[in-house]
Amino acid sequence: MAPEGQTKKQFVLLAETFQTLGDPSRLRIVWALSVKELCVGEIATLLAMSQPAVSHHLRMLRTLRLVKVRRDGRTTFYSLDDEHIERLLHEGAKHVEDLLV
Amino acid sequence: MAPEGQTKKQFVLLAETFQTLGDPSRLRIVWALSVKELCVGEIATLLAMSQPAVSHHLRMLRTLRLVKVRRDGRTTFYSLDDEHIERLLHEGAKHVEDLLV
DNA sequence: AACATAGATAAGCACTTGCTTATATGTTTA
DNA sequence: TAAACATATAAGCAAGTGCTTATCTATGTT
Repeated sequence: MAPEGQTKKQFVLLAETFQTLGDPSRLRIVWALSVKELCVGEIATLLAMSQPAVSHHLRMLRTLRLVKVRRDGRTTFYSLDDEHIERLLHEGAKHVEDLLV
Repeated sequence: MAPEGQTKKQFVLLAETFQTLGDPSRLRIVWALSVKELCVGEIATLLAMSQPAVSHHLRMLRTLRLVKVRRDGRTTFYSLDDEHIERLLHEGAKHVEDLLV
């Protein structure tokens, strides 16, 4: 877990993970999913984004396993993949809180 | 701290924070600084990057207060700004570890 | 089977980003 | 004060990114 212990592959994945969370649209999606599971259409409506844009972002989030999928008929539900993601958000939020004090 | 409690400004800052950590070069710099305080030249040598590139990235890291500065004569030392940054890295690293299992 | 619905993918464009080269600022030493 | 050293900044370019419009796939309904 120490920096020295990171393999190159882990390192690249970590950068990609942060990069993926670093886009405002994707962060809003992840935020929304941290509240509850949502389907594509709900996300698009809720965040006032086009459906293709949402799908596009969800694909990236899926690729890095930040979100997971559950299919029910022709509806596809998304939720956060694991508890690390939520902790990552909150750890980041704490840092940002400090910035504004 | 819940998503609903985030102001717009906090939200934007959070996205910028992740985005800043999402660049491989900057992540390498932050990684290195999580081991120990380093000056600009040391970082450039250690990571085989040009001095202007390192300065450029450090400026961004400074802007988001991910790193802090200490000047000693004509040498400028950088280190992680607070303990949140280190936790953010480690939380991310844990997620990535899970990806590779 | 034909149609409707939910979502995924593709192509193309406007915009952003990170790097390099060149130069400027600021601090120490001769 | 002039020269040397450490770092910061600026301009410009190549590459990457996110959005839109258009289309495709898959599941469900009649």
